Amino acid sequence: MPETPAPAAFPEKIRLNDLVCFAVYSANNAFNRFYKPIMAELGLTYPQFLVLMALWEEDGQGVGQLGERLGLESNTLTPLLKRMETAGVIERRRDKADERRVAVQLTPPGRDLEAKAGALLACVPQATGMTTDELVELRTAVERLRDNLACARDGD
Amino acid sequence: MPETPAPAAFPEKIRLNDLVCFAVYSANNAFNRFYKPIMAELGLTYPQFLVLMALWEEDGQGVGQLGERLGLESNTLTPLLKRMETAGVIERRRDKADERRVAVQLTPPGRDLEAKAGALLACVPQATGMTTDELVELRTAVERLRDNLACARDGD
DNA sequence: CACGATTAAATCGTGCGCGATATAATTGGG
DNA sequence: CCCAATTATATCGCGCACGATTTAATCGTG
Repeated sequence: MPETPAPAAFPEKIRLNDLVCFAVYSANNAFNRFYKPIMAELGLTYPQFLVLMALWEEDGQGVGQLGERLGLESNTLTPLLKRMETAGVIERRRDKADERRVAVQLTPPGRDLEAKAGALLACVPQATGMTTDELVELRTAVERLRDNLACARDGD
Repeated sequence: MPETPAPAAFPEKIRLNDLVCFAVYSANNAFNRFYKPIMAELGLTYPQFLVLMALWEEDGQGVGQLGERLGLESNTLTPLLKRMETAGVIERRRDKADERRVAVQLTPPGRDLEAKAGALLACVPQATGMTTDELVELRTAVERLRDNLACARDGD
């Protein structure tokens, strides 16, 4: 009589709570919900805020550079940037040297939001209930996960 | 002459890459992109797959229970479930005892997807480039972050 | 210089995710 | 028993996110 199949080798049914992807998915939703009222005070959405973050680091980036920075395509960014232009926080202008490119420039109101945002976001670390060290470690791990997934999807 | 202001005490400008929320946001997008072709083979979207996961654990859940499980509201779930019903993987039926409730039942095709999904998702841990222990640790930390954000948003 | 190939944005359609609201069924206090 | 309050879904509108395609400008090779 052969050995009974090792229970440990028998693949447990995978549950929702075992999936890293679900943890990330639901944490992202939780961040969105947490940020929504804060962003509303700035007259922004959360993705629009991320675009502004990128522009506060380097103004005048093209749509493609922003997409590279944020991991988004022009089909997402173009309408988003148009809404931000309507809201008066950025301006979009064609590059004179290369008319294919569109440079995104902060307006003075767009620049002024940086200080306000800094003040409003000061509460976030507290809300995470984690120490600074834990947050750095977590962020580093999530970035590694993200980058590995991205390059596994492309050519390894 | 006074000391030069301590550089360490001077609050560095916060950069996109310092934000945990951006790491989570971009990792979630990366998961979506990674899963998309896999889910396409199952005829599903990623959120639809998460609903099926919940139903494979417990069939016949109501819309509200599913929402609780996934962290979603009826305004997200109702149209999503209708698409899944059209796709033939679930059925929705009003509860006889309480006509307000809608129970979500797996169809045989919906049940059969569990095995296929298991096979197709076997490649995921490899793609993350992390060890099992690292993934467990990461998932636990992300869940803690998510839960803390959720309860900070409600009544602390 | 010409013209196909490449590059950069924009457009289109679909599916979430959610705030606000509506609809319908059940419950509970007088 | 009745009707206001509560509960469970559903509806509506908006803003992402993205695959597929289009438009327009630039580049490269002959």
